[in-house]
Amino acid sequence: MTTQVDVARLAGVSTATVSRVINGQGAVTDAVRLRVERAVETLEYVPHANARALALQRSGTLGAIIPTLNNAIFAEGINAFERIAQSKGYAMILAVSQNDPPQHSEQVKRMIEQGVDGLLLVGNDHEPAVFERLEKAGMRHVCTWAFDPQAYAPNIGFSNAKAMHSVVDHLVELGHKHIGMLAGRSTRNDRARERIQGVVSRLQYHGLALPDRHIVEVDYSLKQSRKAFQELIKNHVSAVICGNDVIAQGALLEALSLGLCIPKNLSITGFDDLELSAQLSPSITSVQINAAVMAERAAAALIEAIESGSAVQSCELETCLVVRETTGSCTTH
Amino acid sequence: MTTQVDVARLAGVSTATVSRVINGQGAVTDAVRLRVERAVETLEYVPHANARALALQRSGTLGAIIPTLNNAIFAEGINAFERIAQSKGYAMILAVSQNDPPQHSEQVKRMIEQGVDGLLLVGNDHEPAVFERLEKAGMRHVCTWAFDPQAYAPNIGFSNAKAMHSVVDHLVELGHKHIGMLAGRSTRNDRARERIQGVVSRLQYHGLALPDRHIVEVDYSLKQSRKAFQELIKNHVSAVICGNDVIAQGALLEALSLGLCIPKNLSITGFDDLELSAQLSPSITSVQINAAVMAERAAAALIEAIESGSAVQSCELETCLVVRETTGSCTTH
DNA sequence: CTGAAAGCGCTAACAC
DNA sequence: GTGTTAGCGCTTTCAG
Repeated sequence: MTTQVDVARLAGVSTATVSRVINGQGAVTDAVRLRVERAVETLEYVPHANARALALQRSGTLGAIIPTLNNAIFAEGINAFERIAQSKGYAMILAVSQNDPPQHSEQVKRMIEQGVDGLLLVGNDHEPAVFERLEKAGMRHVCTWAFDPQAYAPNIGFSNAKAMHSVVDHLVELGHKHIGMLAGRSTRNDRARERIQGVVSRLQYHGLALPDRHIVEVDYSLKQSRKAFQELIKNHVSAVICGNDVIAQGALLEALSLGLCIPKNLSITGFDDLELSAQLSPSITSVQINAAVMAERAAAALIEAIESGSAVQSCELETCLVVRETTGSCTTH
Repeated sequence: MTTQVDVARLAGVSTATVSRVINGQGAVTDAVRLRVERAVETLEYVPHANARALALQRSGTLGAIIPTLNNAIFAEGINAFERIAQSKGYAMILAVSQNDPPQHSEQVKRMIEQGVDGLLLVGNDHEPAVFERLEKAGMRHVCTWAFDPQAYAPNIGFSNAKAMHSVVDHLVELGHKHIGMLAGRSTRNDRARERIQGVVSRLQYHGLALPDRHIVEVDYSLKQSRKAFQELIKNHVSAVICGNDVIAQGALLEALSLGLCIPKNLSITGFDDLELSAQLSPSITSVQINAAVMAERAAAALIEAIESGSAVQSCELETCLVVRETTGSCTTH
């Protein structure tokens, strides 16, 4: 392995000078700079980030812990997060928690070990140990995919409940009174819980109820969703609010294969606004969340905080209901 | 920040002993071990991975560079890769190249800087500089999503061409003679190129031709795919082979909205076998590649090579054509 | 403007 | 068994 001292030797300077040239810090004669640069070229010298991190007390890396990548919307977010990190000179360390709190907590510890300069988390619902560790290590972090002014940690995201309010308002306006929900699994998932809560409270606001048997929780899977849909519609609802687009897609496919006419017989809504939802026929009414923008903001905010030595700024993002063909006026009495 | 010396002081031992306890190396009296463990608890000591990497000359990280995460099949692969890495005690550094060779090459350099112990790449088609750098740094790596016995680097993946042979054979057996292809963009993408080549050569083998105007390249997008499909079918083909499942889904949706009866009027095939392909109606005939298994193997092979000090073993994986409802006998003349 | 030297936190010989 | 010590490769005062 070739190190700074090799470069220094070849260029006939000290390692301090090599360091100055490489980092563009401190004045160096043009002649010297050139000699060093040439030596770097010749030796194909590659600096050692770990050693650098040790000396600098900053690693130049950003961490991200997400529930899974097998969910297009998280993948999209991480893709954007990495892009910004990359462009600002940070490498990204990614961990997948599978929605498992102990594992998540362990991963936070590992991120601290790795010395990431900032950390992206999903949701606000984490073990206290997580925030204690982060606090103790003085590690900047941001919780995404949620926005709660009361949240313990900085939030860059949207209110899942509020987003559902717009869905409920839309359906109520169309005359729907008997509504069902195919929710995402809510255990250890505050986003899913908030979405359910948002639906319940907004229906209440409109004087309507969402009985427990009208709420069915389902995995992130087309197949599971289709099955759950069959169960749910036994309750004769006129509209089904889905916790995410994959569930909505499953519901729609099953409805069509059952011979239902959408939206005449039944309205369906999704959440995330995946590309497919706009392309299916009928196209699915869904809540657009703009995961890429959210993740970009999170990366930028983290980096801004790191480099300016300040705290991470929270930021509420707006969601937007995209009305398409799966929602229509209620036709059942 | 609390370090080993703090722990050592509190436990009344040397840092060497602390190190031994933490790493489970070298014999230590039970009493001492206990004292150290208690001190670690009390101080909430977190070891410093960068310092460890520097001393050990191993970072305990694995790197992965992929074209994008906005493609379910890569996301699935990375998800699996991270899972194995995690379970064997490695952190994952992920970079997204956007299929941009200069950026890719730069990212390889950064991975070397970070000192990852092993690196996953996608495809065999990389700038020579990439392999030179890897070689020079003595960094273990593996190219996935492809298998070529002649490949310069170790391969863990499948032959994209061979996979397409099975598709062609299937269609030819059904009597199709006029075939078209909606291929993925082939610039800087050897997998897409190989798939095209696989179709062309296998048709030739059957005495059939795939004229250039029957090959349309298209982005990874439902919308783009629908548009391209409209163009392609002006050529009156009886079957359309798609370079991936998203393209196939777009083609199918467009075909249906054009009033075509699938597979009576037209056969369509995909590649990747995403969950949706099995759920659409008609369900899509597709090539199953098992990205998760491939990525797991890659992670395991990398780690095995790192820890045993040996070279990475190549491994060819089989693909499997899943025949579903979008392919049927050719009915045109 | 440049070099010498100390030290970031950890591990691995080598003594004891 | 356990402590001492010498680095791992880099940056950064501090002299000159």
